[in-house]
Amino acid sequence: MTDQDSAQERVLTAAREQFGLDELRPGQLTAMTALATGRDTLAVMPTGSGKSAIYQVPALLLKGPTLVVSPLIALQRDQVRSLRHLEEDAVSVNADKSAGERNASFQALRDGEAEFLFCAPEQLARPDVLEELKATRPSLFVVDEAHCVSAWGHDFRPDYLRLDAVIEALGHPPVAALTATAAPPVRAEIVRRLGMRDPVQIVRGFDRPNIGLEVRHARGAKQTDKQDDKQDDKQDGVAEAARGGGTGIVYVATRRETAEYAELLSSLGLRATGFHGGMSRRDRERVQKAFMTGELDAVVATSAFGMGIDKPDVRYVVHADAPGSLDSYYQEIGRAGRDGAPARAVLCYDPDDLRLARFFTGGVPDAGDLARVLELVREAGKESGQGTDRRALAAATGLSPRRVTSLLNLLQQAGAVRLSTRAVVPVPREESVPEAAEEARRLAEEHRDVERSRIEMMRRYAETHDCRRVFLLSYFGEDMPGPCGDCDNCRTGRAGGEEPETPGPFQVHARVEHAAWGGGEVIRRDPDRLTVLFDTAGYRELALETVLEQDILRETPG
DNA sequence: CGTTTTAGGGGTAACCCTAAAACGGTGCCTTACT
Repeated sequence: MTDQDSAQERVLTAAREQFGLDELRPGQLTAMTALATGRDTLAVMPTGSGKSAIYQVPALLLKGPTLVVSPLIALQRDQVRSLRHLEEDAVSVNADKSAGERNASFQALRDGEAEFLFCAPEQLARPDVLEELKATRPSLFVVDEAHCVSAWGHDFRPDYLRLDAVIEALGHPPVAALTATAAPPVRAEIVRRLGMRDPVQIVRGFDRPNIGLEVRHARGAKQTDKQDDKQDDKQDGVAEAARGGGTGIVYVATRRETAEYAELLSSLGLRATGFHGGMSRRDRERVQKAFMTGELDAVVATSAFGMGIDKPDVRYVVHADAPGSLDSYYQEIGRAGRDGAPARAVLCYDPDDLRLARFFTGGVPDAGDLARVLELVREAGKESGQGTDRRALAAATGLSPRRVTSLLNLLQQAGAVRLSTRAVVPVPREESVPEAAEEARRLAEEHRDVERSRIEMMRRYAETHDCRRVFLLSYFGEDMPGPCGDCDNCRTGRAGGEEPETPGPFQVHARVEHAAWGGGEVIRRDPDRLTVLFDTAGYRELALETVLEQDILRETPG
């Protein structure tokens, strides 16, 4: 019997005896065994496929507590509760807890009385917390909802980008990164940012065949037009989907719209209410609970609503505004039909809506600001050898803390500074300040272009005449044997049945090399164009004719 | 970047115009005040 086999046996026994899992789903055993034998593991699996068990079973096999990084305190609370229900002791640490509670939690972990600790990445950035955790000698480091690393780390919740330093400081225990949705570039970023070593990657089951995909082209009346009683196609679209019956979620882009559409649905006699991040925690919890218990027919929400929402019988998800990427879109519609019964995903699409998404990607910072920050970091490094921190830099430059954070992230990427959880120290280099600042600015430009390319893919999805499911799955790197026959394009015959495969180079999955954009992979091949996912330049479309006539794209082996 | 809100000018009462400013999403946390 090999080590691998015996590890599998131990995993199966623990799953059965401790968690009552007589059977494991595909992928679960592979992921659990990988972790139990000390391998870093990235698992991309749909909600409801037993993602939590993936780390919980190996956690019991590895000596030492398990650290679970989770983005929301509400999620942490749910997880702690469900583990305690299984009679496993779990604790969580956050800013709302008293010093006494925190000490008791760390004590319990040290003494082996608690196996699991849940916290947000911000806690791990605190030097005192890190010291406490080192003393507990954790044996497993879990990043739940790992797509947050890529989606939130860059500026919104930068401590996600410092987790690699935390993992190192803890002696690099096996790392588990778990998420329900991650396209190939997001997976690559998670692996890179967390400093995962030769990770086992398990990706499965993106297709949700019971969710019917539809796009409704609809102009939204502008605020100023509404008083003139202009026709609002979007309102019709949302109303039509909501009247279809069952519980649903309506996604909108702004807080204001949550109230507007909630009012619209109420006027139709539906029990609907708004939800957004600006509401008090209490109100949010109230809405969430009412939704879960079926006291509401619909919640009209910004993207704040959804993580941790696992209601089986959501019958429709309507988007009154398109989100900024198919990654977000798929995550949001994935909340429909978890019971396996038919559900609808309706996108009310107005190309103008993507402008807001574009704004949210932010601009490219000024090279001067980057240079100023780097200058200060270098000076502080010379004087104290201790470096400086974000707060001091914000005070010295007059820039907002958030701005400073985003500048520092870029400078780090450019190799000019080193960021641990708190301290910022310069990396000794020959390069002048302006040169390094320029490099950082260039990286920001690259990042912005990638974000824009993701918005363009959202546009392409909405505007395609082909099978939407094929389009969506190819975005996530998955193949479908043919059109689904069930999306709006297939039903209306627009998708045109099976496309004969056009012969020639640059077939789907071919590795290619572009003169300006570097290496990439063909993810879609239409009769007239190629869609390529470039390693650093994001999603790009190239006219097939141009590609074949001019020598701008080369197929490479591998 | 585009839309919406606010401020200011004109000329003297109420309002209409224009220009400038503010706003648009996601949640940890901290800290000063009730």
